[in-house]
Amino acid sequence: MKLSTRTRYAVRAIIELAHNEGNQPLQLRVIAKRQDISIKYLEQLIAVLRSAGLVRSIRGSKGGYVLAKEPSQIKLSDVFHCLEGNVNTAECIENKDYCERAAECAARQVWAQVQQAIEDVLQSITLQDLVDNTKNDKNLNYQI
Amino acid sequence: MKLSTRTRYAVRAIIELAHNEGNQPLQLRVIAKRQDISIKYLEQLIAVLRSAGLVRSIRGSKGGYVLAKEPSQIKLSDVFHCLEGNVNTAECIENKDYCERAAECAARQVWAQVQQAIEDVLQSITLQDLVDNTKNDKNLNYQI
DNA sequence: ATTATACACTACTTAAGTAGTAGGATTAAT
DNA sequence: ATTAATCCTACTACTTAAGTAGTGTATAAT
Repeated sequence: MKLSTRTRYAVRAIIELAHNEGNQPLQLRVIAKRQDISIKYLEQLIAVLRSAGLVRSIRGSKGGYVLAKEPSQIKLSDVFHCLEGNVNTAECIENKDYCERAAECAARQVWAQVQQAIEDVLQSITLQDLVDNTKNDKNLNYQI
Repeated sequence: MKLSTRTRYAVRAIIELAHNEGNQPLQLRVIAKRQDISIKYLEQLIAVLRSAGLVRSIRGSKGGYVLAKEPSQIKLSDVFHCLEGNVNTAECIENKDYCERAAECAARQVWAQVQQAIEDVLQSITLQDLVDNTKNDKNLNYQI
């Protein structure tokens, strides 16, 4: 029941972009250093965010990345979905034919509930929320 | 964010035992057949449940397994914990020193919330609940 | 005694997924 | 032209999951 490193890295990266909102594009080099993630790996992850329309790239010198929408319009579930696909605790939740016992399966109902609980949390949080939290908590000393 | 097959199998197995409550011990052979799990693999999983004190074994002919407590006293979180350890979405939740940014990390707060949501669901469901659900839904035609 | 069951341990295999690396092409500011 | 960035594709190493298989020992019902 672990979140993949992919997802965690990507979330940390997009949070950096949220913090940078309104400024010049932020380079991967900077994010990679701050978050201690290899640039090359980050490249791959951010490419996913890009094709999902969550971030926008500016190429060339002084280029980098910015959010494609306002932080308040990006939910964590969006980030999660483009990296891991749907939250899917078990095969039989999406595909009822996966198991012939699906209809009367007590276990399946549990997986569905767990899945929904995760979705609910992720949908309830926007990047703006996270930016606000950090500002309140630490008075902006986040970006050391 | 998938549940492991281990956990799902074990839950399905212990649900079988819950349904069998009050009757003679249920053999692995029977559970394996009903749930389409290899006996050998099931042996390994149920051994974990046994050493966690969730099920009790009766050896010898006509032996098998029964629940060690009443179905209403066994929460799904118990089953989950003995198979996967604590629900732990990210390393930094249990071990704050894992990352020096932990204190001010916005991402970490998210993982913690997700984790709590999962725990809440699993703690809220007992085996008795599942037995009741199935009985109501399908009028006991579960055990084909 | 025979049979059916749990119990214990070890070793092996196979497949899939995760995490990361590498090299080069493209684009834009200077 | 040079530099700093993204972009794209392929490759590799490692780990974990999910079994399978075997060989037995212990226990209890018949």
